[in-house]
Amino acid sequence: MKRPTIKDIAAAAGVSKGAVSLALNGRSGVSESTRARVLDVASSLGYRPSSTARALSSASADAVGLVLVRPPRALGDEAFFFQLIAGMQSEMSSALLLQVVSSRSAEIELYQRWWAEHRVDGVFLVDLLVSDPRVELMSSLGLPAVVVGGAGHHGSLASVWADDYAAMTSVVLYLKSLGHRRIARVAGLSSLLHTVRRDQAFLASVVDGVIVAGDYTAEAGAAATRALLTSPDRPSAIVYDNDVMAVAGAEVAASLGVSVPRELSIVAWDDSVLCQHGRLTALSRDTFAFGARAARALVAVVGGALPTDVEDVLPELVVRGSTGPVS
Amino acid sequence: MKRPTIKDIAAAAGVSKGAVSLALNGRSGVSESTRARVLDVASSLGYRPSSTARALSSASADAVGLVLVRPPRALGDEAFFFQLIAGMQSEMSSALLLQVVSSRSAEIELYQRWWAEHRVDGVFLVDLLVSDPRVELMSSLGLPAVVVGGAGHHGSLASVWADDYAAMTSVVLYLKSLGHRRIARVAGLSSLLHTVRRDQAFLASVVDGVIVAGDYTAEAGAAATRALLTSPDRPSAIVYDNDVMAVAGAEVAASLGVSVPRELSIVAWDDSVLCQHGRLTALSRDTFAFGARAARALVAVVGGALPTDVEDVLPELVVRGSTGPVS
DNA sequence: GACCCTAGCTAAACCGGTTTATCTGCGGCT
DNA sequence: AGCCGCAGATAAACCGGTTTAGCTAGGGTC
Repeated sequence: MKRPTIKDIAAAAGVSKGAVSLALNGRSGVSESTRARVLDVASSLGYRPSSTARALSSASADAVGLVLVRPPRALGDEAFFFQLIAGMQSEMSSALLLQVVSSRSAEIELYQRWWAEHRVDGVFLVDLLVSDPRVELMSSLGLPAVVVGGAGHHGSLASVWADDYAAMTSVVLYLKSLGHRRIARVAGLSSLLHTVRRDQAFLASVVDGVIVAGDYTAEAGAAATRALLTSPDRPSAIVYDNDVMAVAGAEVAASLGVSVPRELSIVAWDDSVLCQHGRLTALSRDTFAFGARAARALVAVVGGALPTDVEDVLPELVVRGSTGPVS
Repeated sequence: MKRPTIKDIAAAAGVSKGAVSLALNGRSGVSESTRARVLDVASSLGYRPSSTARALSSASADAVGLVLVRPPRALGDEAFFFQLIAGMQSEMSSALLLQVVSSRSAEIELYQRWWAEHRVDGVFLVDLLVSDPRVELMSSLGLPAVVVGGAGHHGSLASVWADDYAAMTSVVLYLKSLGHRRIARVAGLSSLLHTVRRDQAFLASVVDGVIVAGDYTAEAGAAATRALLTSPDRPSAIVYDNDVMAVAGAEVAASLGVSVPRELSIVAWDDSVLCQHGRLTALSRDTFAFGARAARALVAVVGGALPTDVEDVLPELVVRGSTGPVS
């Protein structure tokens, strides 16, 4: 029942523990004949190295970490992260250590702990803040990390990102080409870096714009929409920072008797089944592939490669029934 | 930068490593005064035990495992699992080791490995098969495990489940009370235990029923619906095994000119935002709470408690616009 | 033939904990 | 005084690997 250890192999092959370690890891110091014999014995015994023991003596932990800061209950609605995780997994042979915490400080504490204990070889950093302390932390710890979704370059870390600025610009240009002047944006959390980027791009390209803060929930989307549609100079188009808020907004419009897309055009950021069934025009990106790309980047830096910045393909605008020419 | 180890504490407190270990773990063998001094030094040094080292000497690994067998790409659409994981996390202080694999054999291999390496203290078992080899495996390994969502009792394992049989019966009775006689069921994977249970309950309570196999994808839902609606004796109601298939079915009905709910009633199993916006009557359960309950059960058996079977609250039928009296 | 190098291997230390066996005083009992 | 028992602590072994220092034998060089 017990798994064979390196000691068992050493005994069976008639060599020392050290020699077995060298042989198994393809390092020099043992003859080819000995190596072959050791490998033979190891496979016939069904040997699997213990990553726990290995991690203890400062080698690979065979796992990477991801910490999500979020009220746990809110997590389930964010299909984005699940897609992302699924994509990550597709490119990793190691396991993912996942933990959901409720505060930023707990997150930092956890990263430090995982690193101190060699529980992970590297980590993903998501939800990048405008001036994020984690970037500095990773550098000082020397913990390999990949910034996921934070546009631009971050200290000495690798980064995988989509160009939110260009994407937002393209959305606004599209709406302008339909004749829209007064355009509103229902934004996400203002503490997040990509929110700021989208804000900047929005303000830079729009003629007559207004930004309302939101927090990705249906309630926020509904409230913002209600406020916008009942205001004296109501916009002819609204761009939402995620699918949930957009769908909620569409419902509010319907309940107020505002016809979409005749009186109001709606664009959602992340595409999803929700947008598909709601026939909402959405900015679609392949989150699964994005996660896979992030995983590849992390595997690379864990392997000692120099950190690089990878720009993901530009999100693509999928036009459905929720956008049209201004009436 | 390096975390203090037990050795550092021993030196600072002027005692031996062993004494520190005893003191920190609240075990007898040290005097109260020494214990107090050790705890004092430990906290002032910001000591955190290394779970890696601890796991090596056959104690807690401070993590539990979950393996999902699935084509990675399909994972992102299953909000169910993300809700479940979120719920689990809410009740666990330890981390979750998550890995997605593509075959049952890889899953079993992984469970064995994790156990052999002390990487996890226990595991969740989801997607229980009709006769599942994992149940036997866990018993023989002595690996604490909780069966999640597999109705009934399983060997020596703890189990957390919802009564699918009763739930299906209630759905059928509801439809019958509306006058429906010929009712169809678009089922999930027939290899899964809960699919069989639902099949049984469906057949036992229905007057004139038909079951079509599906696999939870929109495509399968659409195809099954198309077949049913174009058949000579088409049903007046369809019960789908998940939300994705139900929504796809509703679209097919619309495209065929079949009016919902006048000519066709639709019920979805798991409720979701998708059902809410599609105004589909759905069998709603609190997946988050379900995950939390599963986590509590696992924490208990890991802690040495006797495995128990916990029955979750019965899913509740949320009636929306997709069901009505037979015309 | 003396000397040096190096390939190939072993023994031992180490990672950071837990656990067991052993040692040291001290108090109580006869 | 002599003996036992026990609390309190320590040293050392152990978990399963990696890594380093050290040993040995064989070949090449002068």
